[in-house]
Amino acid sequence: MASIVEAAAQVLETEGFEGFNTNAVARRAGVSIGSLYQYFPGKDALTVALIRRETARFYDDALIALGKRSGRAALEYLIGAAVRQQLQRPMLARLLDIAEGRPALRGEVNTTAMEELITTVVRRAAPKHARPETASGDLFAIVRGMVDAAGERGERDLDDLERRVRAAVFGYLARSGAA
Amino acid sequence: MASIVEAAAQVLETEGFEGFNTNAVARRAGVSIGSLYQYFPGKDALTVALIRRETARFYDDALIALGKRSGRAALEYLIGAAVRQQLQRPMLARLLDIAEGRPALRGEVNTTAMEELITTVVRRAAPKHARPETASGDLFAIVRGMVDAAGERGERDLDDLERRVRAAVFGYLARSGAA
Amino acid sequence: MASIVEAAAQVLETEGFEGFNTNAVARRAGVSIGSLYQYFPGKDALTVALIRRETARFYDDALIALGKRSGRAALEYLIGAAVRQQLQRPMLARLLDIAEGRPALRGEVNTTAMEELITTVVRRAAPKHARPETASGDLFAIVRGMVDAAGERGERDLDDLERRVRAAVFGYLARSGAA
Amino acid sequence: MASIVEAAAQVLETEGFEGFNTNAVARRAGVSIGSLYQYFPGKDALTVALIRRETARFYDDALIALGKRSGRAALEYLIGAAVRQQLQRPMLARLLDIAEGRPALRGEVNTTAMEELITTVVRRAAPKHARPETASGDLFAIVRGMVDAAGERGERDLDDLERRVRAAVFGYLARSGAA
DNA sequence: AATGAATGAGCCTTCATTCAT
DNA sequence: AATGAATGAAGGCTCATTCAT
Repeated sequence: MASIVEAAAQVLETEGFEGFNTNAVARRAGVSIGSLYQYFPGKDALTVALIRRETARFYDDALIALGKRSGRAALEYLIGAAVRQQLQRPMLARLLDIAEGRPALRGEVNTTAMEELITTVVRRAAPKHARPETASGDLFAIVRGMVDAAGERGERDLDDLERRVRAAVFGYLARSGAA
Repeated sequence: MASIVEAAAQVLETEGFEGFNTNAVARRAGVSIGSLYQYFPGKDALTVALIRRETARFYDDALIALGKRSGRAALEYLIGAAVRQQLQRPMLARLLDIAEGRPALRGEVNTTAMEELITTVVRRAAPKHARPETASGDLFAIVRGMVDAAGERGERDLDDLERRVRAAVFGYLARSGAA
Repeated sequence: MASIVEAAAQVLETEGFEGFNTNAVARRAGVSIGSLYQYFPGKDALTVALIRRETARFYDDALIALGKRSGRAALEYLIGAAVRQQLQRPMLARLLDIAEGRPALRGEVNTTAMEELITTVVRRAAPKHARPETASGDLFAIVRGMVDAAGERGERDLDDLERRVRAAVFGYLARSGAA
Repeated sequence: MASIVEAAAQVLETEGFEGFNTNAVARRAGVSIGSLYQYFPGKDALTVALIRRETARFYDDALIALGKRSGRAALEYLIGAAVRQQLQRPMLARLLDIAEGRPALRGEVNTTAMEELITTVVRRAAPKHARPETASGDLFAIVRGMVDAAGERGERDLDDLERRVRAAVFGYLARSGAA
């Protein structure tokens, strides 16, 4: 199961959506196409599993962030985690961001828990913000947008990117929704 | 030609990438598949034409922005244009942003003119910024990310969104690359 | 008309059957596809016209051969003509030989006059041959086979090839159908 | 696999190049189009397989010919084999001879082994011939030309045809390249 | 007569999915 | 449970031919 999901990740990463087909994934995983369908009822299910796997990693990091003493530290930790993760396998991350938006998958990938978690962090980092839910959505979009673009450009300097993302995030928080 | 491109836009908008095939586009345009191929050598060419059409509209706006007296006004105008345009046909805009990233099309869609234009605006709005090219790339990614996400969520309040985008943009500029 | 046929010859020669389509021929001829269809009711008619044009050239040579004093000289002249002509535009000749065999064209290209003429020459060159019709068919096949193969190989030495073809022709005549 | 190739042979035989398409072959073979593509990566590969199947049969005969005591007997055996085989399915043989010449397939069908084998036989049958390679090429063309033409004409008398081919072959050898 | 945009049947090929073994 | 051959709907594209101008 896990090896199939990882195979899916690798195929997506190396071949893009063009080459992302069930037969290729099965081959890469070293299992038969029949076995793949034993574990996943269809291609979309496989994609969802992959998305969930990546999301889970970030979710864990977000939980750690919650443990930070200050709100600011929590948000900074979260940004660092996002940057690091997204840039670790930039192609994969970007492609999954796209896949996540497909209407067929929208219902399958539950983002609410994630969003609430981020909202919590935002709330703690900017307690006086008038619309923390909106802000958390915006911040998520900002980070994702910046990091995907950086990945596309082939940037490798994590620290620099992280600094810029922080500038955007805290700049946004400072200027939006001032109580 | 133009009607085929518009048909392509509509198909992409309503059916997504799944249903975006040349036969569907031809049908929607009310022409035969043969005619479509008389004007566009292939599916990708059609996609590129659509991307260029949308890009051109924004490019025109960017030129207007350059005419603004203050740098800040220019940047604000640009943000407004981006928000308005992207939210006019949100699904289409989002899908084209994705399509633009496809390796096969990367070479076809010349983004450099666009980028330079934005960089010019950024330079004027933040003359003391240490890395205007990087900043313009980041800002483009921020705006695109925020607006795409808003479109996905179904937001309709342009003014509110524009305010938030401004917060992010100017917040980023204020905190990054301070001379 | 003639220019369209020549255009057909050139397209066939340079692009092969793959690229031999009516639009390409019209383009090469510098006329519209509509005009092409004004002169030729269809693609096959165009092909037939081309075959006939090439056959006619050889037919003229065959008539000259008939004027030769000795039968042997007549046959030798004919061989020379065949070799020369076939090797002048080898690709075209080979392709036309193939096209000629297509069932759809078999009825359109009247070979009987040609065959009778050759039979006459053979009869004069080998008066004692028991089956001149069969012989002329065989000889035609031999010459065509040898010259097409030579063309395919890229042979350019006309004299050498002609010598070898003579050897085959006269060798065949000497050993077959001895009265 | 073999049944698909045989289906290809039959389609080619009965419908000619016109009707020789992968769907027709699959239908005739009683398999789905998908299965056909599981065994052959493309239409050309199927054609090549068919050519190779037919070539192999002749190659086997050529090996037998090599075992003959006298050179003359070997050559005669080879001629007989060629005549018999080519006239067994004349249409198929002719069409494959044509297909073999298609530029796209030239590289795929290795003829050198075959040619060397024939050259060996020729060398043994006419040890004093000055240019055995040229001669074997010519003889191959002669035989193919004669037998294809006979097939086209609908000849069925194998013995007669074989006699005439022998006349051409040995006549050619006697008169060309005398040491 | 000439033009060439328009047509659409039909071809090659892919790939998600099934099912007998 | 695993296998992988088989399936066939569907999509990209070509090109002979037509017909309004």
